[in-house]
Amino acid sequence: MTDQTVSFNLEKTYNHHEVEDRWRSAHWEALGSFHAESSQVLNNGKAPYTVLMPPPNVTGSLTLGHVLNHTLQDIFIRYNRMTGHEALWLPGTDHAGIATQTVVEKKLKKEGITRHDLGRKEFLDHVWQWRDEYGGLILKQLRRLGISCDWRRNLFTMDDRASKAVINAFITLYRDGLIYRGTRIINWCPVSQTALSDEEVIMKTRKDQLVYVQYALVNHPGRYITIATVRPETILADVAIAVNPRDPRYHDLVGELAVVPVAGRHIPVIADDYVDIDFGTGALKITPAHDANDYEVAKRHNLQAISVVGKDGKMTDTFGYGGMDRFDARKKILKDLEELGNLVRVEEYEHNVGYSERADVVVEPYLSEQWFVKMAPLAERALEVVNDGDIRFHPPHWINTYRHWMENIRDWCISRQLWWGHRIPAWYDTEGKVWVAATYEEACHLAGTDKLLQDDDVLDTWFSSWLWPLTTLGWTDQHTDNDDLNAFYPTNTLVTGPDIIFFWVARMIMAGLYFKGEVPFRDVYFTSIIRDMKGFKLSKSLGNSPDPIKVMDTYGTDALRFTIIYIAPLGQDVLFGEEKCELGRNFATKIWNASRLVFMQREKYFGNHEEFAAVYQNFDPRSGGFDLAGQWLLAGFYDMLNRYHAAFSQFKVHDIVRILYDFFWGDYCAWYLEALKVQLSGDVTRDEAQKAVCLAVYVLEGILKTLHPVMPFITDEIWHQILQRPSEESIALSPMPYSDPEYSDIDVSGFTLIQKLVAEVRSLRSLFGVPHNSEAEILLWPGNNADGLVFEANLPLIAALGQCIPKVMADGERPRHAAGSVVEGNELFVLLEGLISFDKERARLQKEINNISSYVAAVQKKLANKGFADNAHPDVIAKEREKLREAEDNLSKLNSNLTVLND
RNA sequence: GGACGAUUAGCUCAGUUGGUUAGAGCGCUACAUUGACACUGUAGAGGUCAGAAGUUCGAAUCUUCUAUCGUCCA
Repeated sequence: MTDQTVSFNLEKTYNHHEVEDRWRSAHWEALGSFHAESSQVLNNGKAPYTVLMPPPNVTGSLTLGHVLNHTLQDIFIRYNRMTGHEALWLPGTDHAGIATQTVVEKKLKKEGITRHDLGRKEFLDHVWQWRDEYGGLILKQLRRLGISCDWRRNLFTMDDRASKAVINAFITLYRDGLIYRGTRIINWCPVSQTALSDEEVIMKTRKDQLVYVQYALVNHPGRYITIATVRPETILADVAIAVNPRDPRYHDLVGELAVVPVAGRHIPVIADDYVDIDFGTGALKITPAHDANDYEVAKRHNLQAISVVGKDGKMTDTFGYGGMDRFDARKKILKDLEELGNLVRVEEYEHNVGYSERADVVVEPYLSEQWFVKMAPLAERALEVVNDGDIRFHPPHWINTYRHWMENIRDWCISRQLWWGHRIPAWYDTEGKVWVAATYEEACHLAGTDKLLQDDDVLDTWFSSWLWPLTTLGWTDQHTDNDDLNAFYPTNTLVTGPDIIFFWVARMIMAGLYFKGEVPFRDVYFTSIIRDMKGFKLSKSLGNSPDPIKVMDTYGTDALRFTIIYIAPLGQDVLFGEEKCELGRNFATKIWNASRLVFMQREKYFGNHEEFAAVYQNFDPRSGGFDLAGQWLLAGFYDMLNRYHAAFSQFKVHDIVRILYDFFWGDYCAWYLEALKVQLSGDVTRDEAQKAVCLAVYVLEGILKTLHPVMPFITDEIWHQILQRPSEESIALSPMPYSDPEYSDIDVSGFTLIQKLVAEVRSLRSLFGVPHNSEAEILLWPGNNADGLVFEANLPLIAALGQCIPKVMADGERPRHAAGSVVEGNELFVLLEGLISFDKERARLQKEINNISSYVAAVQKKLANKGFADNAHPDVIAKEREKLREAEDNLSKLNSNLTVLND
């Protein structure tokens, strides 16, 4: 073998390490292959296609969830890039307020330092340092996946541009009266020591004790009123006991005073509709500082709130509980109540309790002054655009969830008592008056004084995320007018998990409409949730979360990408096990090996690359002159392309990989390449052979292109070897193939008949135990002339695929000593003299005859049914008649076989 | 408590508006090793479509109820 021929072919075994390293995004990136330019849209009339990467947390590392999510986005982007769009994928990372601050605080804690030791400025320096050092990990890992972002545009939510947008958005909403400051019961995380939004609270079912406590009545010695509570430690903060005004049990007690146990305070018994008559005793303790509903009740009755639980989740210094953890205090007060004789009884009680999303501790309802966004005015249009289909959800059933949230929306608490984040642009003068402005100087100007103190709090991380479609395109305020925004907004497809539909999707829609007057995206694709093989959610603490980098090392990145899409149906949970990646790896190997075969044939019929290039570049599949298998392949290829593009337009990504897998493995490899071998080993001219090879390469190239969005590495590698393409080129920038409408009604029934015939021959061979290395003699008795001609013309094909010696029968004499069968009205006989057991064939035939007979009976009954004849669609009836005719034909032929056998 | 989704072969899943003798992959069984590929090929076994009732000439598919699981919201 010369060097020339070696380079003409692929290595014997596929090495994903080598191939993926070669095309790794560094190469694609170095060439700027994935850069998108607004001028292409604005000046050259190219259609834009924009995808917004959900910015991963800087603290994050790659999970399978990311793999699925980003592979999907990459598939959409690569597909649209290849279908002629100016495809822009906007990457970035999220500063993740609580998560990042926690990570850095933990690190400092190991050195014995708290953030308060450092002070705000120095602590933030530490965070930035940490971010520069470790924050890039997730992006590095994402690059390993081969995703095709425009990395020049990488944005961090704390970058100047993004920060400017956040501040301006705040000021705008404040001036429009949609941001306000107020004292409310909010969700407080005692670990992170910050307020949380309702969405950051996870409800979990847990068992607690429902404690029944009796309160003495001041004016009725010896009489008590009994309440039930799961939070006895907050008894110390009770300001009233409430009953339902329609509850006859307590009519006479309304207006009386009761004594708070332990605390000794006198509180009124009040009547309020809020109280559920059927719950507990029907009497409810009112603790406005520690329960949102109680707070509302207290407001209605002009009662002051008393607080007994502090920011750290410990009791404040009251009645000897000061400094105790709230859960310890709960145990202690239970004992104290028992000693005082106020404890009536204790029941087991299952209920839902809010936990902090980040710290996973029970959230404390906490009365404090916070900043809020009025959501109702924003929700109105956001709901409309989804209802009207301006934004489409895939799958659509998520609209219900979205609608329900929008219709019951509550104001958004956006202030966080953290240091890491966008500081709230509000200043207070010495009188406590608030001045909202972009800078201290502006605030001074507004206030008319320079004695101003800035609000200590920062904004919820999602307050920057909701502007993401705008900020990534350079938006900083409502007057921004730039080319990127004009070319690429609104973006097209958002791929995200349904778990952040409220956090992010809904709020982006609101922000887009409010600040830009236009929806931020058109389609939202909600991904599946990945679980392990037992159905458990993947989590680090369970240890069931495979490291995607390791999976890529073992099976290959293409294999992981392919597999995860193959097993992830739209909007359903996915059970993932690492070993499932064998599917993708095997597929990649198959592509490699099939390409090797094709290239070997190419080498055989073309002297060198130049000769092949000259012929191939002028190859026109319309020129015709293909054999039966070639025509069938081309028709199948075009049909595949139609289904492929349709699946994309319907967001059925899951179908896409199945369409490709089935066509490539099931049609191209299993049938076409086998037929090609037969054709080329036969009596062909060099011209015919070259034509056949060109067709094989042509369809292979089409498969590589259609597969490229899913498996970018191996497809680029092989694509380069089709025509010695320079490495600066990429399949990623080549045009996607479409079907040829001229080919839509080519008759390929000849080849499908041969397929069925071959399958039947193989089945009979196997059934009668014909050894694989021996060829069986086959007699074919055509049911009609046309089929007979097909058989005559394709005897070598039938011989090779069925491993047999086929002959077309000259007369209509049924052979003896044969196993017979019927294929589309044609009979075939496998001559098995010496091999066949007559009893076996008789039994087989009888079984088959019984099968068909009962089927015939069923169809006859159906056709005879008057209801069916009257109601069924004529097409359906015709179809049934045809099925019956075929079955009856089969039946009579098999019966004849049986008769011959019995002679 | 409410809303949504799921339940089809041992496992994981397809199955477009009701009309197939219900499909695929993995796994299993048997056979095949010099010709692209054992990360393979060929053949085979395996299902009362969760259960019940209903609509219909006809239901995996539509309706109702029940059961189990999951998600979201109270």
